[in-house]
Amino acid sequence: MSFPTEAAKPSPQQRIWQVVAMIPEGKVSSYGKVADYAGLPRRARYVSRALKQAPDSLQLPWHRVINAQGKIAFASDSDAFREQCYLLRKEGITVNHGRVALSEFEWQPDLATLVLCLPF
DNA sequence: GGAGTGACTCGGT
DNA sequence: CACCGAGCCACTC
Repeated sequence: MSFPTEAAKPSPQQRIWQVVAMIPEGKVSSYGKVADYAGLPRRARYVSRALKQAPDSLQLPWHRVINAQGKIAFASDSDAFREQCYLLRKEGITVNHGRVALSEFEWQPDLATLVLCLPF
């Protein structure tokens, strides 16, 4: 078949998923940054929504997305919090008191990567 | 169409 | 570092 012409432009939600999917193992990003990369400035809350709604089948590295302060967004006594902690540490990311050192682990994509990988 | 709600962010105290 | 308040924006009643 040829190129899927009907797959014109991905929805904002799909763009968010795409950005999250390209966060490399061992790195993290914030809701706000993901929104920016997806071409949706000031939509950090929309990113959280998109992640919550993302089907498991996509196997998104949702745990690599934390808030702008480097902290895990879930309540520290929740199962989700523990799960995210576990997944991050498994990738070699240091998590202390629910917090990750962004200076050390924040994903810093180069412009070329974004331009080449994000069709918009 | 107004009010409430978030896996948010930023600046001030 | 913690707590607050205001701003933000999509979504649901």
